[in-house]
Amino acid sequence: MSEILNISEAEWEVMRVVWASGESTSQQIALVLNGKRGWSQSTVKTLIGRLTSKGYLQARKDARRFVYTTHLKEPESLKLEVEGLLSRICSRKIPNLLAYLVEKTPMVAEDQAMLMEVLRNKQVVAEVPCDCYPGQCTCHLHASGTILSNHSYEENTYEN
Amino acid sequence: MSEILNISEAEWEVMRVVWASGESTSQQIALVLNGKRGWSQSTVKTLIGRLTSKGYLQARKDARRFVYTTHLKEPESLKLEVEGLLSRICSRKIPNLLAYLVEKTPMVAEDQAMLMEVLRNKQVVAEVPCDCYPGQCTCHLHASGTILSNHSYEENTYEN
DNA sequence: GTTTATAGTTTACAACTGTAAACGATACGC
DNA sequence: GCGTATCGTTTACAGTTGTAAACTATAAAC
Repeated sequence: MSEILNISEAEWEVMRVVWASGESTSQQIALVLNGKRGWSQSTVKTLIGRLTSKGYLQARKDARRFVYTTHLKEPESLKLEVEGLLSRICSRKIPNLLAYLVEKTPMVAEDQAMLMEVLRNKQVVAEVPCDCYPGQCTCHLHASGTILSNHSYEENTYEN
Repeated sequence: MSEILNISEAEWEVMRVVWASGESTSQQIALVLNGKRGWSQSTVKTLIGRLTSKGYLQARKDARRFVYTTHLKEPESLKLEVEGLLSRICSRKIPNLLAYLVEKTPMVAEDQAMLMEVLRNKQVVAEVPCDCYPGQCTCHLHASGTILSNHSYEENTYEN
C-alpha cells in the first residue's frame, strides 16, 4: 500500500519467484535464481532477509523452515515503478511514449481489441498541462497563458 | 547508442536541464536544481562530473567556463529505461499494463486519435510467447505445447 | 547421542548514490 | 597588481546494492 517502492533489481528477482508460486521457501527461491542468475544460496538468503526487513516479504514458520509470502501484488508494484519512471518526463510527452510502446509490444488480436476499447472509452481533456519544473522542459518556451493544442508532438520524438 | 543506461535518479535531473536547454553551464543547472530540489552547487557539480566521466555529458570550454551538452537523446533514454522495467514482467502481461497506462494518462483528443491509429496499424501475432524463466511466472503451469489464447488476462490484473 | 545436513543470521566488502565541504586555479574589478 | 568571485577538481562520508563466506542453531539419520 506504500506509495514508494524500495525494491532493487536483484530483490525483484526474488519477488517474482514468490509472486509466481504464491509462497516459497528460501530453497525454492535459490534454486530458481541459481539457475537464472547463478546466484549462491547465500546471496538469495541475503536478498530475502532484506526484503523481509523492508516488510515486502512475510515469513511463516513451517516446521524447521520459513515459508515466505508477500502482501504486495506484482501488478501494483510494476505500476508504481512505471509511474515513477514516467514522472521523469513531461506529461505531454507520455502519449507519444505510449505510442512507441504499443508499436513495439508484441500482442495478440484480443490485446489489440482490448486496447482499442480502452482508448475508445477514454475521456480526453482540452489540454494536458506541462508539469515540469521551469528549466527542465521546453513547454514554457512556447506557452504563455494561451491554450496550446498539440504542442507536445510537434517533434514526434517518441515514434520510431 | 549504448544499450544499457547508467543514469541515476539524481543524475537524471541534471540531464533534463541539459536536454531542455540544449546546452548549459554548471551554474544554470545548479540554479534550476537548487530551486527544484534544494541542491547546493557542490552537489550539482559532483553530478555533472559523474555524468561527464560516464560519457553522458560533453564539456566544451567557453572562455573560463564549461558548456555542457549531450549526445544522448531524452526520448531514447526513457525508452531504454521503460523497456528495462517492462522486462521485469511476463511479456504476456504487458498489454494489460499498457491498458492501465492509457487509462490513467491524461491526453488530448489528438493523442487519442494518434494512439488509435497506431493501434489500428498494429501487426498482431497469433501468440505472445512467455519469456519468463521457469519459476518466475505462472504461464508454464497452463501451457504445455498447445496454443493458448488470452491466458494472460484471465485475471485482468493490470486493469483498474 | 553424536554426526551431518539444512536453514537462518551475521559479517564483509566493493561499487554506486546522494549530498556536500574543502581546495585550487583563474579571470575581473579596481 | 591584489583581492575576490567563480569555476572545476578532490576528498568525504553515510546509505544502498550486489554478491557471498562464515557462523549458529536445529532437526534428521543412524
